[in-house]
Amino acid sequence: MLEINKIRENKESIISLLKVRNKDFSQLIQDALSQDELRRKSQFTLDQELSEMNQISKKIGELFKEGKQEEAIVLKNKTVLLKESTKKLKEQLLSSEIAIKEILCQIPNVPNAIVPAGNSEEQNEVIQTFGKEPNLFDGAVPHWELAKKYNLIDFELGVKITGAGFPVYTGKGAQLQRALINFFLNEAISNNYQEVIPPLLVNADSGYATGQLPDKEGQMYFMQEDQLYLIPTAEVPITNIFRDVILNENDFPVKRVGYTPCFRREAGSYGKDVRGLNRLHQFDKVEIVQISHPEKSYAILDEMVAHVKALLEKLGLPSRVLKLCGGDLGFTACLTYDFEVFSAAQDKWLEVSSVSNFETYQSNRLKLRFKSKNEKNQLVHTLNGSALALPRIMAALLENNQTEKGITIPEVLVPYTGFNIISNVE
RNA sequence: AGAGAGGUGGCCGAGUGGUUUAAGGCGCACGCUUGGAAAGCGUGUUAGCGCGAAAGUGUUACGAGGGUUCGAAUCCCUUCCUCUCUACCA
Repeated sequence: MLEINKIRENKESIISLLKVRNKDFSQLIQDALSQDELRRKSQFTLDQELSEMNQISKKIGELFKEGKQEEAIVLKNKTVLLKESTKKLKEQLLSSEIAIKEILCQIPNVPNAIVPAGNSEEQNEVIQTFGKEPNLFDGAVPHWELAKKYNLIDFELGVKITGAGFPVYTGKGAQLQRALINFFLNEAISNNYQEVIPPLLVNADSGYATGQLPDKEGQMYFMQEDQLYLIPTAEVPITNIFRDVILNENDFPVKRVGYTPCFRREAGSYGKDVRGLNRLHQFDKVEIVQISHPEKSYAILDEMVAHVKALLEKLGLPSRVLKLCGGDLGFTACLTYDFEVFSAAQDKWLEVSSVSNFETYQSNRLKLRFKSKNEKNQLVHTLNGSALALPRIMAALLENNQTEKGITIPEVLVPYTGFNIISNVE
């Protein structure tokens, strides 16, 4: 959520930066500002009247003590009108506060000035490409066929147990999956991230604080009975560790990493892109989260991008980095870099990571601040990124590393898997 | 899940309707004292919002939300959480 004070101070530049999202938010912003004016007026009058009330009450107490009942009663009568008036003012104050919040929830984060214009993913800007595309032998097949051939993933079994989008990993498929998770966690730990294992269900407060609610309500699985949401990403519970927290300046940088399964309803996304591991309802992901001093957040974003890049390089996957354009930028982000790996057998790019700076958009809701030495407490910047999402990495690994003899395991993973090839020979 | 006891500042802890302007203690910061330190003494030490150029000042918050009252940490209702015992279980 944007800060109303900042909107008041930088109205014009906020409106113009938001234009890159291909939508005009000037009306909403104007509405928020008028509500804000109303709010401040109400509060000013209310505070004055409450102050008067407090004084009268104090006096009544004193009069009773001195036994001056009659004078006290006169004063009591005087409060009747005041009381009515404060009640109305309180309602007005509350309703403008609610109105402001409602409006602010509809306004996405202000894109960074370097976010390119564009209204679809085609206009995302490729900023670097690395890794070598493999030369596959004749007869190379997509990962869903490999999964079947080598008994790595059983999609039909998942359908029986749960439904589409809930695959069962078996044998070496399961072992490879676990190896990847451990590899990603260890790489993060060696970059000074602290590991956490958070809850997989969160309450509505947490959903609101990181911005999944109300924006993506329909995308999360919801448990009616206990009013809990299954997490769509570890970002939610990990970032919410810091809800209502005031950090000290020397706590920075805060770096957390967590592996969790992620659950997404993916309502409305059916068709060609959902084949195999490309889009699932349940998938594994290792997520990195940083909480940063406002002045350092863009340097930290670069650091996180470098971290993700190194993972893909170590796995030897042909990849590229995109800077998302305004039309593809998430609701809560200022700047996002996506990583895609090239899936040779499908001949397409698959998104495996998204690294974003949210500046104060989340911390405003989280009420996550830090004590700075001489100034007033101020909001921190939050950032997060996938490092990495498993299914498409698995897909790309299987497809790109297939040989006539079997699927070779990247060297860095061998200590984790305990085998260096998946073949049918055994 | 059933019964009971609780939830007060950074921490401990007093407070059952009116100087609570939240006692007292611990911790922390600064100052005095000292050759230096400790002790001692003094001062300060929550957050949000509003008004103000600033100094400052008003208001709100005692788990959360409602209610009673001129006035609520204190009384009433709802709800969340913690602890103890019982039950169940991994």
